[in-house]
Amino acid sequence: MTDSVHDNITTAVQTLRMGVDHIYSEKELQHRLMKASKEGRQLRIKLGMDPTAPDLHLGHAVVLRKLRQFQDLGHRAVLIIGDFTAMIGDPTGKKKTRPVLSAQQVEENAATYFAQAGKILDTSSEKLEIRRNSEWLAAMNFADALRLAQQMTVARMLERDTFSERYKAGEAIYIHEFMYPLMQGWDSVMIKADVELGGTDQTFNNLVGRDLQVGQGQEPQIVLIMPILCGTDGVQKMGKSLGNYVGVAEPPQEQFGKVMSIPDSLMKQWFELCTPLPPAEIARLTDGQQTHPRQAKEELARCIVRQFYSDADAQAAADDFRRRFTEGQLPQEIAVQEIDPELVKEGQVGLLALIKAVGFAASTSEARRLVESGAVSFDGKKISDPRIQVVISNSPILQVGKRRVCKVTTR
RNA sequence: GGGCGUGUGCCUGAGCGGCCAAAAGGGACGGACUGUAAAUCCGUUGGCUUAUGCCUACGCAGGUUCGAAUCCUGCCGCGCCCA
Repeated sequence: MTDSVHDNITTAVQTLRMGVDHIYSEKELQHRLMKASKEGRQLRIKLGMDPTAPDLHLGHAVVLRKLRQFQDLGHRAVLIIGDFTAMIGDPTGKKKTRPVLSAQQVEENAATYFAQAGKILDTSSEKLEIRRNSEWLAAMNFADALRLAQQMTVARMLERDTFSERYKAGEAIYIHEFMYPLMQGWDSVMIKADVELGGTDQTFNNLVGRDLQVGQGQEPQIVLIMPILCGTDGVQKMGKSLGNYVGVAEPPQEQFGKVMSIPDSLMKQWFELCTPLPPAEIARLTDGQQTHPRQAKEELARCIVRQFYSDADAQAAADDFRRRFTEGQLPQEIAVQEIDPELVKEGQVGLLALIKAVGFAASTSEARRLVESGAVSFDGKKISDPRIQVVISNSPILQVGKRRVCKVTTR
């Protein structure tokens, strides 16, 4: 009997280890799993979320998928909304101070977050607990904060990459930024976390949580660090502000297309971190001898779309992609854009104004450049004269570049 | 609090008082070639309904000049050193 429990734990650890960058420590994880199993209790798996950036992308999904694995093994995800820290506003590394969020904004962002995270997580109440750190942080007074600060030294703080790099680079570091790891670590104490998940950039913060827990006589949380997913550019980490992300809530075609545009060199990592495929299968797909890279990438794109939508949606996205970019045809369904009738004079519209009106260019000048560089076709004909006037009848098709297409009508 | 330095377009980073809408690189976008890959090549990269034109821009506010991103004054931000 105990043998089978042991086997189960071993299997669990193997699953949980997949795709992970580092575990502090694996042995502790094994012990904790064992202990929980004996006591018949769920482990509490902590993950913090920043309510300033509610749009989730594949990078977030990496961590959420790992959290889901814990849930599937019977454990309880404890999501922490960092509403307290967000309301203070954090100038970290930014030129502009972050806008301070109102309580209402925080809640709206959190709602968006959960709507998207729900595509990945098990949202049943026994598997998911949601907490706001204002619950305990807002109640602390200055003396409490000082006691917390006593548990950390400046030297240790400066060990942290982001701080030491900024310090060397001569950038400003504000005192209150030193409080962030402490606040985050205190969250672990307050919710009695058994495990905390995070990306490599969170390593320091999460380890601080361990120290604080020990200081409070708790068993230190196990820290499970996931690699940072590289963005579609193949160079920088995936991030919204860098424009190199695939959004969880984006339409299937968008997701599919973006995945198809990643460098080949990135495929392996994405397979490992963004799909449930077993290692052997990934090896087969990423071996250029056995699988053509394009074929593999299509499989990758399907896998990813399927997770957020359905098999059928993934298939449709693949078909659409093939049709548009491999065969160079127009998509099956073309979005219809209505334009303001005010723009139409004597039945005609300036082409540049039209491009701007449907949102294919931010300004008339940009529209002009696009036309002059031969990127625009209207009603199936390429147009290179920016001064031209066009007639809107029978919903003509306007195309800018390879990706931007729409049918135009007047209201 | 004092001294020195610094602040340029999406980013990095040049910039002699006029030739600066501002070098160069990156990124981004468009085009060619492709597998919306990589590599390579070409073009574009402040706004304005058509422009040898106008407007807005070089931290902010003033000033000196026929003329300022470039000089002066004050303020603000950032850094370093001293206290």
